[in-house]
Parts: sequence; C-alpha cells; structure tokens
Amino acid sequence: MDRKQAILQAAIDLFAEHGFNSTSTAAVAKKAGVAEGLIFHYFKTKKKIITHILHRMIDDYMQEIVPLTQKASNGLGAIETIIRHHFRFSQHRQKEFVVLVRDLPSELMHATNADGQALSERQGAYLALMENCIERGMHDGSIKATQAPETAFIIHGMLDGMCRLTVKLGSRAPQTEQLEAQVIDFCRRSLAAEKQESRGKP
Amino acid sequence: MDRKQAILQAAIDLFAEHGFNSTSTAAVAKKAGVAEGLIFHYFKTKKKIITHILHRMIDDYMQEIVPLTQKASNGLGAIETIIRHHFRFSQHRQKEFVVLVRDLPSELMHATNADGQALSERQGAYLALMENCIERGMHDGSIKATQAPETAFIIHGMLDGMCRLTVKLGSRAPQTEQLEAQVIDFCRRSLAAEKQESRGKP
Amino acid sequence: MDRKQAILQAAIDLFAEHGFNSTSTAAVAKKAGVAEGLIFHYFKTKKKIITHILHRMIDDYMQEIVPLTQKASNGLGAIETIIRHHFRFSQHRQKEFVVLVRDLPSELMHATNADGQALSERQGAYLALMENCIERGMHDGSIKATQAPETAFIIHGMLDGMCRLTVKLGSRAPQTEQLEAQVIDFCRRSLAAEKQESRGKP
Amino acid sequence: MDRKQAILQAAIDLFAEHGFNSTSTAAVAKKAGVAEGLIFHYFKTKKKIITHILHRMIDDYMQEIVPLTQKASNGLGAIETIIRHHFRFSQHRQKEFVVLVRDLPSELMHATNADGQALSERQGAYLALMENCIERGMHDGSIKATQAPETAFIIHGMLDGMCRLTVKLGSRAPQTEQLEAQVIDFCRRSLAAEKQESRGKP
DNA sequence: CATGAATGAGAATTCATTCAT
DNA sequence: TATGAATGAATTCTCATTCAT
Repeated sequence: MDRKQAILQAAIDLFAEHGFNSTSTAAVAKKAGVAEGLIFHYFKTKKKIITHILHRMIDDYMQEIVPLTQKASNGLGAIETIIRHHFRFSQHRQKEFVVLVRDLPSELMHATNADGQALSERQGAYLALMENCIERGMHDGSIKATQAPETAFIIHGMLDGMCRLTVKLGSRAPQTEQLEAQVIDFCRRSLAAEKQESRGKP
Repeated sequence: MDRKQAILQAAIDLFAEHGFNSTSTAAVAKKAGVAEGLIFHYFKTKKKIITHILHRMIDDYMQEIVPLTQKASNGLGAIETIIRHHFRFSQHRQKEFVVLVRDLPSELMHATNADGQALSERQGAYLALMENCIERGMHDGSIKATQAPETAFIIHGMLDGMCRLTVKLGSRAPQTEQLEAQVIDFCRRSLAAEKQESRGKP
Repeated sequence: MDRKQAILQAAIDLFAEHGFNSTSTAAVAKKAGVAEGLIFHYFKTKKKIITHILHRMIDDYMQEIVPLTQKASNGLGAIETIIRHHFRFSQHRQKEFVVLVRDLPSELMHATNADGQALSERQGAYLALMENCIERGMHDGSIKATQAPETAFIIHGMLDGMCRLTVKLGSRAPQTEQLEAQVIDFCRRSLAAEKQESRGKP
Repeated sequence: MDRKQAILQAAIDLFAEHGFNSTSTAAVAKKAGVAEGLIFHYFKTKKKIITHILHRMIDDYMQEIVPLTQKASNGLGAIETIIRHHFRFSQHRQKEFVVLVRDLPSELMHATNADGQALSERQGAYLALMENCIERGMHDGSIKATQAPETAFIIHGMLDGMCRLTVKLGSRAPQTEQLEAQVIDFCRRSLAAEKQESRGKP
C-alpha cells in the first residue's frame, strides 16, 4: 500500500533480475505503479535506492545473528549458527541477496561516498563478529589455535562466494540442504580442536 | 605497439579500476591512444572486449593448472596445488582477476548469448577439474569420503569469494602470504582422510 | 504550442525535404525547438515518428474518402470521386504526401514489425475500397466487365506513381489541374461501359 | 570473375533486399569477396555504385526500347510495345528494378549533383519517347486527340507506381501475366481513336 | 590492382534528474 | 504527496572514406 514500499519491492525484483545498472528508474516506477518523480521524492538518487535496500537487509541480518551467536554454547557452535543462519536468511530474502551479490562490488563500495562507507562499515562489523566467535572458540577450547582474522576472512569469503556461484550456475548449483550440511561439516573439521583426551588415554 | 593489445590493456586497466559499466569505450580509446572506431573494428561490441579478456585469462589459467594437478602426488596434493596456483595467478594477473570478480556475474553470465555461454562452460570446466581431484583423492586415500560436487563448490566459492572480499576491503584485507597458508591449512584439515595408524591398531 | 505537434510538424517538413534517412533526430529537435530527448519521450524511436505521421494521414484520407464514395451516384462516379479526392488531398497535405511517396517503401513496409504491418493493412484497405467501387460499377452498369483487383491495382499504382513522378520532376511536372482532368478522362474511357443507345435500338 | 562485376552484383543483391541506405559498403565487400578498399578504388563513393547500376540499366532499357517502338506499325502499337517491354524487362532484371523503385527518389534525384542530373535526364528521355509515340499515334489516327505530355506522364506514373506496389505488396500483388493484359487493355481503351466510319456504315 | 587497418564525424537512444503544476 | 513533461549529457555503435603497404 505504502508507495515507498511499492517502489522498494519493485526495485528489489528488477535489480535481482536484471542488475542494478540495467534497471532504469522508469522501469522501477512502472512496476511500482507510481510516477518516476516520486522515486526521487523519496530517495533523491537511484543509488540511494539500492543502498537503502542493502542497508536494511544487512541491519536485519545482524540484528538476528548477534543474539543467536550469544545463545550458542561455545565458539564453534556460534560459527555453525552463523552458517546455518546464513543459509536460512539467503533463502528467506532471496531476491535481496541476489541484489547484494550481483551488484554490491561493482561501483557501490567505493568508500568515496557516504553510502559506500556505510556498506564498508557493515562489512567490517560482520567480519568482526566472526572473528569474535572464533576467538571465543579458542578460549573455550572448541576451536583449535588459528589466526582469527584470516579464518574469518576465509569463512566470510566462502559464504559470499557460494552465493555468487549459486546465482551464476542457476539450476546447476547443488541443492541447498545438502550444501549446507557439507559446509558445516567442512568448517567443523577445519576449526574443531583436537580432542586430546582420547589420544592420551591408553 | 600492436593497437589491438593496446586496446585490451587499456580496457583491463580501466575495467579493473572503475568497473565494466562505468568505463566508456571513449575512455578506453583515449587511454589506448586510438580512435574509438578501432575498438569496434576489432571487437564489434563493448561486451566482446571483456569476454575476450576473460576468455583469454581463464584459458591461460586452465592450461597452467591442468598439468600441475596431474603432477601432484595425490588428490589432496592436487587440491593444494590448485589453491597455491590460484593465489599465484591472481597475484600475477591481478588486474584481470579484479575484472573477473568485479564484473563477471553482473550481466555477462546470462547464458542467453554466446559469450555468456562460453563463460559458463569454462566455469563448469573449472568445477569439474576440482571434482576430479577430490574423487582422485578419495580413491588414493588422501581425502576422506565426501560429496565431490558440493565440496568442489565450496572450495571454488571460497577462492572466488575471497578475491571479491580482497577487492572490497582493499588494504584492510589480510596479507596474501598468511592468507594462503591459512587457506591451505583450512582445506587440508577438512579434506584429509583420518590417519590410518590408529585404525590399524588392535 | 503543443511540443508534440511541434515535433511532428518539424519532422514532416524535414522528411519531405531531405527524406527520412537523411534527417537526424537532432535536426528535428532543433527545428521543433525542443530537446532531442523529448522526441524519444513521445515517440520511443525515430521510425515511430514517421509511422505516426503516415498513419494519421492515411486514416484521415480514408475517413474522408469512404463517405464520399458512398455519396457517388454509381461505381464509375465513385472512382472519379476517388481520383478527384486524391488530387485535392495530395495538394492540401502536400508535405505529408511527399513523405509518403518518398520514404514509405524503403524500409518501413517490411511487414516484420508492427508498424510495417499497420501500414500494409491500410494499403490493403485502400485497394479494397477501390475494388468495391469497381464491382459496384459493374453491377450498376456504369463500368464495363473487367477484373476488379487488377484494375484497382492499376489505378492505385497510377495515382501513387504520378505523385512520385511529380516529386522527382519538380517544376517540370504537368500542372495539377490539367493533369487531374486528363487522368479522369483516361480512366473514364477505360472503365466506362459501352453506351447503351446501340443496344436499345430495334 | 571480374572483381568490379562481382562488386556490382553484390550491390544489386543487397540494395534490392535491404535498400541502399541500409546496406553498408562493408557488407557489399564481404558478399563480393573483396576488400572494402577495392570498392572505392573502382567507384570512388558509395553513391556512385548505385548510380552506375541504374545508369547501366536505364541505358540498356532505352537501347532496347527505341528500335522496338520504331518497328511498331503505329503509335498505339508503339505504346503497347513500351508496356510489354516494360513488363518483360522488369521481370528479366528484377533485382535492378527493385533497386530503382526502392531507392531512386529518396536522396539520389536531387539534381544538385552530377549523378542526380544524369538520372533526371534519362527520366526526361523516357518521357519524351512516350510523348513521341503518342503524337505519332495522333498523326497516324491510332490514338485519339489528347495532351501528349500529360498522357505520357500518366502512363509512366502507372508503370512506375505498379512496380512499387508490387514490391510493397509482395505475394499479395496480382499475377504478372494477367496484370500485363489488363494494363494493355486499360491503356488501349483510353487511347484508341474512335472508329467512327465503321459504325455509321451499313 | 588489392588489402584491411585506421579514422572521425555522426547517429539513435538511454536515462538520471529537475521542476512546474 | 504526486505527476510526468522536459532536459541534456553520455553512450554505444555505424560507416563511408582514406591511406600506407
């Protein structure tokens, strides 16, 4: 009902399908059923439409994930929680996620403007969260000794990269459920601390 | 000297710096020191410039990596080789790699056109190579039992995703050398088969 | 005053003088005193400008001619009416007529696109009207027995061809009034049924 | 074999199919199997290709038709000969004829340049020939009293206009043979002098 | 005679954005 | 808040023509 929401939804649909650059504000207006001028009344520029979408999504993501990691029993569990949540979220808000992986880098993330900086910060917050979980795991003994920043970088890259691959490959990408299980297994094996008591014992 | 190469080099530089969409053919021509028309004389369309660049790079990549994996002593070693080669190659042909991770997905990989399809195929070939190495590792006992396609997808996603993150984060990304070591360790731990001596014991 | 009409008028003038292909949209905009973009705001493509002009003219033509033929006392009179109206109309809307005979065939009438098809249909309607008049004349005894489609084709070709010749020859073409009289005479002699007094005699 | 002829033939084919303006010299060169530069070696400009084609065709036309009209038994027969020859010629050299009716007027016949003038002259010669035949017919009693220039204009327009209509309508145009018979009948009835003595006599 | 690389002047379109209503 | 006419700069691409080889 809200015209502003109609614009946002139309933008998400079109950006996901054709990409940010290939979607004109005229097309968004038409799909939303409003005059083109109204878009600029609400958002000032075209770029601010997509940054609005992405900010909102990332904020929602973080707001959900932070308490979840806190509830996790230990650091390794928190990482697993992050992965599980990532899959659930990227399913649930699929189109917005496609917008994110399609168009984030191309020209938005040049930290020269305020919007780019805001996105950079959120990116950094996400990496920091993961680092914290890893460090927590090293303290509580669930995660083996490792370099937290690099490891966070690896896992973040993995999740992001798989999203892009999924978009690229379309139907030729693996099934989500099986993939999720494999990813958790893959990371668990890498991260889990050795259970030393079993070795030492006769 | 060769005008065609000059155009390609200018395109790589500019696409890497500003992105494909934000680079005009006029800018490429100017940087290459040729008339704009010459670009179309050689490449017909703007899109064909970038696909030419990417095809060439991916072909070089594959031509190098395939023999290297064959020389590896076992499947796990082959995967390690792929990862090492990936880091070396992405350093060596940095700008082209940036072009790849910035702009590949956005509108090029819609398999509706011939160029998009060619890129899809190469993508598939790369995944297939990785799958083969994983299966080889499962046969020779170096890699634990796992689902090859999903695992290949994970590692491919990881390598690709880290490249993008590197571009996004710029100087805030981890050092390449340390990252490479961590990635290899991360994957080895996940993939390596359990040591068999424990099993053999009574 | 109306910007759209200004564009149309400028287009008619320029298309008539230089031909469709040799007239740039920039020239039309300049002559109309509007920004070039406005042309595309209203007409989407350059081709649609000319098809709009021609559709409008042909529709006006048909709307005028159909009732006139109905008022004619017999079939032969209807044909004469068509010819007279043709001359009047082509004088009155001279420039549009020049656009029609200059540029209609070249690339517009390829029935591959919607615009071309619409023009084709109108062409067909005009031929059908003439055929009807001829058949009507054969029924009411004013026109001799003949093949209506071929005869319609001949007269249509004649009117169209003379227009083109007029454009080509410029001042060396015959005077309109004398030509009109001659054309009517030419067609009357061809079409008129034999005088009946010889039949009526004992 | 002759490269020049190959260029001409390729040009005729392409101009007939796509029109003069929509055919690039590159396309002509490709179809002719020669380098683009060679076209300009032989013809200097693109326009001169089409004028060469049309001049040659019109000259051939006139060279054939003049002796034929001289052989005709009277003026009316000469006109019939012209019409018959027109149909035969336009069948025999169909593609060149299509080039003529498609593209002649649009921009070539501006008598501002030498080529345009040459075409104008040939046009005039053709009209003069027809006028002569009509006057001859009026002298020898085969053609009724009429204005020769206007009548020549009508018949020329008719033949030209039907050609264009044929191109426009494609398969929906009448069959050539039936059309030819009708056209001759149409013109004969208009032109033929009344045979008054035969009626009056017992 | 023959090539085809190279040019550069347009051409049609697109589109984000502004602004009067 | 809402419209959509209007702008004008930018963009990709076309193409006849030239020229060194």
